[in-house]
Amino acid sequence: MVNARDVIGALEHGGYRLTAPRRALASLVAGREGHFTADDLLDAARRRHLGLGRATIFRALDALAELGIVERIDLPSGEHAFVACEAAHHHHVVCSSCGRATWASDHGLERVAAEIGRETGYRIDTHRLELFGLCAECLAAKAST
Amino acid sequence: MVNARDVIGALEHGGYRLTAPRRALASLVAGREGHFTADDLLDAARRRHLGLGRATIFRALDALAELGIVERIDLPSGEHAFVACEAAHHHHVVCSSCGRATWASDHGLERVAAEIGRETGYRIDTHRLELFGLCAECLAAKAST
DNA sequence: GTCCAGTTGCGACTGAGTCTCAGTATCTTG
DNA sequence: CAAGATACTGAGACTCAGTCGCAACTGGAC
Repeated sequence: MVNARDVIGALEHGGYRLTAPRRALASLVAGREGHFTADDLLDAARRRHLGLGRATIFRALDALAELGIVERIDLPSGEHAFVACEAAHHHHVVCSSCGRATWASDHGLERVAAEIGRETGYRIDTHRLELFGLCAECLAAKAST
Repeated sequence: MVNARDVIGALEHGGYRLTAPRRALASLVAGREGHFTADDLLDAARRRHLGLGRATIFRALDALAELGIVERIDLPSGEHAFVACEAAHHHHVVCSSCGRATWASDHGLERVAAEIGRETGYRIDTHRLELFGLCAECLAAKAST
């Protein structure tokens, strides 16, 4: 989770203009616990009568992804979604029940990647690890039924 | 890489009917080194005048994914692609230059996943690791220029 | 206040993937 | 081997995410 001020600050710092639509989007993105699709934001914007166009949302999301405020993830269903996150390298853990996304630090994955590089002869440049499962709350909720 | 006979055998074993379009698709999928999109197959089918419909290809690909003969991967560009592979659990290493895909065994990733589960409180059910880089050949080709 | 590049919203467009439906082919059973 | 049940197929219409082009607008530097 991230707050709107940080998003706006990052945009400003990244050389982007601070426009009304971007401020609006910052507040929509900020505070989201889970992953969201571009369409989720579009709906939310419509519901709040912010008057944001589809293209604007996609463009702003691109900018945020560029800045590392937001990251694209691919759900197991094949959908494209985003999560708001801090810029440092990390991995996403997504709850398949409630959609909440958490991020986790590296835990030796670099070493695994390096080893796979050695095994296959590839020079590994980037990697993506996405984990799916149940978050503690959903786990508890499920256990208590 | 996988051969057509295996693909056909798996379909038969999985309770699918062995139809001409599926045989044709098996031979298209078999022998591919790299990843391919549904559209690649559609093109290839058209070029060989196999007369396969778009829907048929998607359906057959779903069936193959179900059987684990083929696996969906998400390219960094956001495209959806497939790779033919063996069914055992493994990870994909994709060459960002020539598109070739190789698979690598686990190398302790299970442990990393378990540790991340512990850190975040999630019960991790599945994970996806995708690695991108340059394969040995592209690396050599690049070095010799 | 003025100006201009960066930005916006609109609507048309594209391309991947799905759905429907009538016709066809496969496998099973006798 | 014939016949029937039904899984499968191709065509094309459709949907939906994401992009593009463009005229109008606006933030912020001066």
